[in-house]
Amino acid sequence: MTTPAPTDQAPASQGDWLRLDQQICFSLHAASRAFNGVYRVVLKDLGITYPQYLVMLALWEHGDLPVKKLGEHLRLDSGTLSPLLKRLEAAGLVRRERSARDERSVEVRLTEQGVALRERAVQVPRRITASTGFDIEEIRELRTRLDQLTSMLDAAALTETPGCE
Amino acid sequence: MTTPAPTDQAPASQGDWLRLDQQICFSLHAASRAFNGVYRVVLKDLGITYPQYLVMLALWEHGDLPVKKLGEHLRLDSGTLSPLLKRLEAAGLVRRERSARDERSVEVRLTEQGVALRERAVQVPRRITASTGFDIEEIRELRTRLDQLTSMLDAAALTETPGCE
DNA sequence: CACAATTAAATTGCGCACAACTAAATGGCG
DNA sequence: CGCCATTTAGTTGTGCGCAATTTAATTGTG
Repeated sequence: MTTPAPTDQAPASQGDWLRLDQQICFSLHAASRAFNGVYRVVLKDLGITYPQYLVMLALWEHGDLPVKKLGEHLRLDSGTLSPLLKRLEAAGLVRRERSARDERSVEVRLTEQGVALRERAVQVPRRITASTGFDIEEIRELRTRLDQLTSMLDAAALTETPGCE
Repeated sequence: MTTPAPTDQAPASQGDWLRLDQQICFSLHAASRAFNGVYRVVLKDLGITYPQYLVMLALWEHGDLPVKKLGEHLRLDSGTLSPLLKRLEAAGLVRRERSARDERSVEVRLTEQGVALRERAVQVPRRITASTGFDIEEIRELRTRLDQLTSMLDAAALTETPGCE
């Protein structure tokens, strides 16, 4: 009775909506995990995880950064970064040092090993890109779409926050 | 063409590659988390998480399912599903029953409460869709792209498995 | 100067994802 | 029939993501 049974090109019953929705949210969820899986394989050589790789990319690009700035680049908070950075430190790739100027702040610095790892990481993008089967242009387009989606969703999360309606 | 460097303008140094890579993988990572964040807000009313919502969608659409089938629909293994289903059971939304026919299998069944929750869930897709700011067609296109990406990555993960290169 | 508000990290707690392993039931094959 | 490989769930351990809280340093204000 409440069961869907779409009448031809019917005006989307409630059941249809739930099915459509599953496809949308599920697709992104699955894609993200699939991507993660390929990175896991490729990064195994380097001995780091995918989120750790993102941190290293940020450091290679911008140089030493305080945890705060790192979090802004990656959209991650200290709850996620603190333990992750400890693991990178244990692996000998970074050091964490309290800033002398502002004792609240912790500077994340690449060690020599961390800098050296970059040489072995340069092969990663090509392997990943090859895995997608997409060409540069397709990837660029998808990225643009996703960034657009992210900024929309971030904005929506603010207005949707409980108590703000 | 081992190196698909766009020689026409930017020579794409190794640094450029890493920067590009950061943008690509980061975009997907960020989009996935942003999506998750909006779902977290919207699903708070229903008292379930995003992955739990995916399980409920599968059950609403296909009816009772063994854990195995559920995992195939969602691409999740028992390591993820077992504790998740326990929480759904504790919330009174599903029951888990050993199949009489095959004692290895566990049937996941919707409770009355689980069925009833569907009525309150039908509003979710519209709220999510509104949050994206995309129209139906844009979403469909993005979904297609993501599904394509996922199947490519899944295939690649198999051939990239350690020991296969 | 004293004191409240703000800021930066870290910590705690919960849930998800996944690899690796265990336990139990089933099916096949000699 | 008896034994072994396979199948299905569950368990364990590690790491990520995030909300909420805590601690310490800094800033702002009277």
